[in-house]
Amino acid sequence: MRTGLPAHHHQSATRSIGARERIDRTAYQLFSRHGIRAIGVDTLAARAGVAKMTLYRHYPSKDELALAFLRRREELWTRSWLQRDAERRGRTPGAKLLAIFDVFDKWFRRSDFEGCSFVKTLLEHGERGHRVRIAAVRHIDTIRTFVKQLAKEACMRDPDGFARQWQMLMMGCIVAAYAGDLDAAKRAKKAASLLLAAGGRTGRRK
Amino acid sequence: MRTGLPAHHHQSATRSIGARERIDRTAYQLFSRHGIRAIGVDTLAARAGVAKMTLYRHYPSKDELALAFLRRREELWTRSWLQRDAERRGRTPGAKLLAIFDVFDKWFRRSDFEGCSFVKTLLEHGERGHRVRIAAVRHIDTIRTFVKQLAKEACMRDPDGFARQWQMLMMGCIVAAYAGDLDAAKRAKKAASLLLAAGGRTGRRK
DNA sequence: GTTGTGGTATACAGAGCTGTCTCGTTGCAG
DNA sequence: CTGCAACGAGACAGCTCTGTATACCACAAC
Repeated sequence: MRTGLPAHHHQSATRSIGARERIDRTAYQLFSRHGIRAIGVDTLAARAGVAKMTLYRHYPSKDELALAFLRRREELWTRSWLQRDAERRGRTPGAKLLAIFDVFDKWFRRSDFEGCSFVKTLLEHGERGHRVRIAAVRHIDTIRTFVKQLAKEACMRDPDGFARQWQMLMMGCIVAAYAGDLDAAKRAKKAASLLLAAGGRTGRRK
Repeated sequence: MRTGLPAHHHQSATRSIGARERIDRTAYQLFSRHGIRAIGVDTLAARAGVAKMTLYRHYPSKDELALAFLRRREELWTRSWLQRDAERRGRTPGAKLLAIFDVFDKWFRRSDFEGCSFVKTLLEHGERGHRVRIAAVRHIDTIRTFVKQLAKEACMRDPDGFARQWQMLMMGCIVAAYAGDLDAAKRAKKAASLLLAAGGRTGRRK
């Protein structure tokens, strides 16, 4: 039946890790590289070495899989990579903020540079109320929350406004890099340092 | 035959304006609103009140239609709207540059704000060598050329570097607005004014 | 062994996609 | 009037997409 005793649950969960992890990993690779719309479930299942039915047993729809992908992207890209590396590189909050663009600079030069999955997903799903679109916006908000926190630590006036400006530079330079400008991060960092130097004076002026 | 005398050519061109214009206008509406991938040729032909065969007689493939759309977008959006309005609003080159964000501010508040078709198309077509992607990049370059020209008139050092930074703010704030920040243009303008005030000093420093 | 469970393989439905083909109609030019 | 070019309507081919249904296999628990 569907009761699922805790013991059984644990066992079955342990057993199913193999297939599920392969699905998640493959979804991450393909979705981040080519976008969600561009990859069909057949392709994904084949590349994961998994039957399509197995995929649909773990995720009831492709949208659900897309949401799981975005969560994984936040885990691996936002937190474990961008946030971690930026905080490791900089000592002061201001230095950590600027270090974001150093991390980006290395990213843009990777041969497998794939752009920002959250922005890509946001633009891909145009319908206003779509769950995947909403999730993408939320993940973008998460990144800004991180920036805002550093802005607070740097004692900025209006950390929210500052974070929004900072994120515009982040997203703008990612798009510029995607359009071919390999030095986008360096240029953005220069512009960002102006923002940083202007401190709180930019924010609350009506 | 396929000879097509000049006289006939002119006449037939005149005659075909009706259908072709309806196709172009409808493609502009639907592609700019929903993206190219999201609109099928059946939908487009139906909405244009045109037979599908008529569409394929004017454009041999959907890609060709997409390229025509991007050209029209440059004509209507880049030149006749953004460029025109920005130059009308500002007197000095610097004021014209800043006016871009005033124009954006009004744009973001329109209920039918649709985002930047060039960026959307760029992210939609991931394949590196695709003609549509290349065209999108070229149209983005065109916008930057306009900014660069104003930067030159404003006697900036390194107008190219300045224009690239400026465009990052432009694209970044469009994405931010697309993600829901209605004040994105105002915030970007503040950041941009810092860039402008910093003048050439930002550019050529190695 | 029996039973349940996760996984595989495959076929399938129903829709949408691009692009083609045919035939009929309209309307203008010579 | 004749002929031709543009257009309309619709069927169709061939593919891909999401999602489902069915039958089979391997293995572990009892």
